[in-house]
Amino acid sequence: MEASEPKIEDCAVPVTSTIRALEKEIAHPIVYQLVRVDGDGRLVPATQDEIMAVEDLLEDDKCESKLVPDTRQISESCITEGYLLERNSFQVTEEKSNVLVDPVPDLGKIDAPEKVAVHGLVPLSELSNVDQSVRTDVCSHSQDAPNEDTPNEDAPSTSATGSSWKPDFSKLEGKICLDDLPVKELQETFKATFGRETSVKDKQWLKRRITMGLTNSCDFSCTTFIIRDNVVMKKGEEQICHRVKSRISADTENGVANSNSRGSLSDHDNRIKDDSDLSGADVSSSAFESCNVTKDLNTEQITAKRARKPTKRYIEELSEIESRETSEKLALPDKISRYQFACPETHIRPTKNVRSNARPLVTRQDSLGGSGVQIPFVSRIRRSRPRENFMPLLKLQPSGMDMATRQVRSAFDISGPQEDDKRNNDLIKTRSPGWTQQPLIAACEKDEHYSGMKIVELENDVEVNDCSEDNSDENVVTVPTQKGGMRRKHHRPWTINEVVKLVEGVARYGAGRWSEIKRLAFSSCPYRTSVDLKDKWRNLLKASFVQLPAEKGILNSRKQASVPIPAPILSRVRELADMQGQIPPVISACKSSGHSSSDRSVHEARSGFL
DNA sequence: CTTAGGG
DNA sequence: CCCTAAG
Repeated sequence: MEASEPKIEDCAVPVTSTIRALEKEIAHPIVYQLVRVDGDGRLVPATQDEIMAVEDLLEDDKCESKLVPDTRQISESCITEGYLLERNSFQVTEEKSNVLVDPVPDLGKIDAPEKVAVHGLVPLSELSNVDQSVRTDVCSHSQDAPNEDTPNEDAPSTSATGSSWKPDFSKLEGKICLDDLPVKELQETFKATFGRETSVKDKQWLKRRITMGLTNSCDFSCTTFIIRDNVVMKKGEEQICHRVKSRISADTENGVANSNSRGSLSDHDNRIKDDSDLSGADVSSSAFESCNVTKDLNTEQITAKRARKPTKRYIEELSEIESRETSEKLALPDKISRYQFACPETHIRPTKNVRSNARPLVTRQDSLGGSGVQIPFVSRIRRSRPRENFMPLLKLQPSGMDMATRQVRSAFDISGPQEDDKRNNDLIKTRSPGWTQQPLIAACEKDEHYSGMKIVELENDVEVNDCSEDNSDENVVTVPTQKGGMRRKHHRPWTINEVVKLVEGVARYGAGRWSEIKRLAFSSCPYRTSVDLKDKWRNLLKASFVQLPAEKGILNSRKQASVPIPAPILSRVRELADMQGQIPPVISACKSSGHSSSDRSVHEARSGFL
């Protein structure tokens, strides 16, 4: 890090720039940063005065339009200065540039978060590395800027913004459960952490802020403390603490304790609500706040201290988390997600076929920074084949299962320790978002013929991400094999959606062009290899002809073990099979005789075999 | 690497 | 779903 004094030299130009447009373009969740471009071409944080000034300009206009002139002007200035200021959200690879993105986390007032003052020093050369990906790292703050050119907050309450403030960790003598602290204490801690007062009373906000501040603080990471689950504790203590917490929340779950005294229950609720509230331009969920919600502790911790260039794996993990979070938050049933928060490092890994949802907060020690930073542990999307030596890996992380299972157990009922493997299975199955069957497409329900079906359109463009329902890959079962040790088998039930896509794909590109179909229709489903598609098609084919005679009762027939494939789809499959001459000779001989499309199909089928 | 088919 | 043979 370069110690760069905020020396404002010549040609100071106030800069407003959009640093982040929230994904999904909620309202106008735009955060502006205020910087100046100084003489030798660096962006220097705006001074308090400048911020004030600009704030006046911004006064009561939330809309972007008024800002346009400013922005334009500024952009020009920047370019003139040899700078490029991305108007969109940007992510900077810190390793390459000693960029200090420091969007001052704590504006004292939640109400005016659009005017976050941010400062960053971004030389042009580095800005070319700016990653325009939707994800933004701007929200994670590297407070480890050695230059004490502290927060230029526009926070009104900012008083002690001296340039020589150092975090005061003297308060961190034992472990602190932020969850336990009353607002007042939190405010104190906040002050200790950021060096200024705050009047915010929102506990959630305070906790988040503090956690973030500490996590990203270089000074802090030099201590022997770590943060986990809103608990500041000594390294090494986290395990213990965690168990305790988990147990407690399990109890709460049982209704054994309505321990408001500990506040854990309400807190969990808050968190969950908080996390699932992404979409709402909620009162308290300012643009800034939301963005933090998105990243939450996970990513905040990641960005804590990154001295070295992140490995490929690191990056993969990061992105996976993010994608996972967006999809999971929407669907997670309360109970389950609560468990995850309660026992982050556990994997629920019941015996068979159950996808573990326990992901969001799984962390491990990161060796990258050398200082034991916690970064989330996620396994990456499987690229091709599963690794063969999978078991050893499992052995290394056995911690969770027991506890997790027990908790699920205790939470759902009082069943004895026997016979509940199956039980757990079912329970989780019913709650797991990935397994929830999507509502059938309306037209599919009644219509028997495909012509009436309004299957999700497979337009030429990219499919909507309807595979996003579940991204967890933890659906892993080990299967014994004679020749080797164990081999990994992951099973992923086909959703109706996928089936429909497959069918449509076949309709378009023809059966056999599996890789094409995979590319075009299943681009959003990294799992599902072309082989999978082929296999599935084979099954569909089989199913479609088997079920042909009894076409009516299928939809509502007894509980079909797995997702029953709606008859219309099967019809469609048959149709396609006809058209493509895929009718199995045997079947086509006996079964297709009486059906409308069979004449042609017979021809084609025949011709195919001649 | 993709496809096809068997296990 | 996995594996393998064949283009």
